[in-house]
Amino acid sequence: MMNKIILKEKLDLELSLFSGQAFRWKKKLNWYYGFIDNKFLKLRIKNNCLEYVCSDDWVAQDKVYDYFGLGIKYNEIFENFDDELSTVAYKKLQGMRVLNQDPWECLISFIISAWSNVPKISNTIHLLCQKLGYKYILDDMVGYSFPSPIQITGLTESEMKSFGMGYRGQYVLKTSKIIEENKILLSDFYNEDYFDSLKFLLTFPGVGDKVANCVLIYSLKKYNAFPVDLWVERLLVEDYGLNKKMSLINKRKWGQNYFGKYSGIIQHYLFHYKRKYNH
DNA sequence: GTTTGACCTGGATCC
DNA sequence: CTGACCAGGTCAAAA
Repeated sequence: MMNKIILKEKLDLELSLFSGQAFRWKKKLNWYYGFIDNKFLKLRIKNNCLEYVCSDDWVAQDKVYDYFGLGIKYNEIFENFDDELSTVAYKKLQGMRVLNQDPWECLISFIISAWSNVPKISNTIHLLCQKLGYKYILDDMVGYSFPSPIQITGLTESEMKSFGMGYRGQYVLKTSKIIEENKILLSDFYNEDYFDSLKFLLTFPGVGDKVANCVLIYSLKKYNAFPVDLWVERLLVEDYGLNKKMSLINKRKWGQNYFGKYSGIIQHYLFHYKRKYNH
């Protein structure tokens, strides 16, 4: 059964799903296959509507709506912020949305992402899901749900290495154990402010300032989170005149202060623009 | 508070 | 074809 969501603002699935915030969407014949609410489905844009078809499990419309953050008006954010480069990036990448992913999957994914690259990250996550996840089939595509903390704690370090995690395997294992043993629900942090959430995330092994800020902006709706990776750092130094010597934390704080309440969303546009058009 | 180097690993680049 | 090198960070050590 086909579901439709009428779009009020432009949505570009290619840009939203393949701009380095999510790692396991697959495109086939104009459909994008992947997981929302950890259930397998496919999506496409047609006639100003977002259409989707679920596999075995039904995904409610508001979950899909929320995944793409469709309640946030990007027009207003960028119109109200007078900055040349941001305006250019916005026009060039219009329709790219900052996603609201599952926080648990997001946390593990970005721990794995440390000092790596997108194809490798995707592959590692895929192997992990294939090993432990629930198998879904839709058309001729197969999808595996993202494993729970207790499932991951059942793995050995050598199994982690066989997925290509390298030294990040022990971080993933330890973080899963902490979450499992303390019955932590990351979704509780929807109700906490940015600073408290950040402080808590930093207690997990393998989570530094960059990874924590990724989890906050790409899953926990902290729109002023501001991950400073290599690309954003270059951007701040080359295009905004920051001193290269400034610490990463201070660069992050500068960004949050300069770009404001929605600095995380603006950051994602600038980050992607820098990577794509302006190395 | 900063700076430095080790850390897994697959793939691109350059001899 | 081998080997150093790099890539969307984190952590621990530093007389």
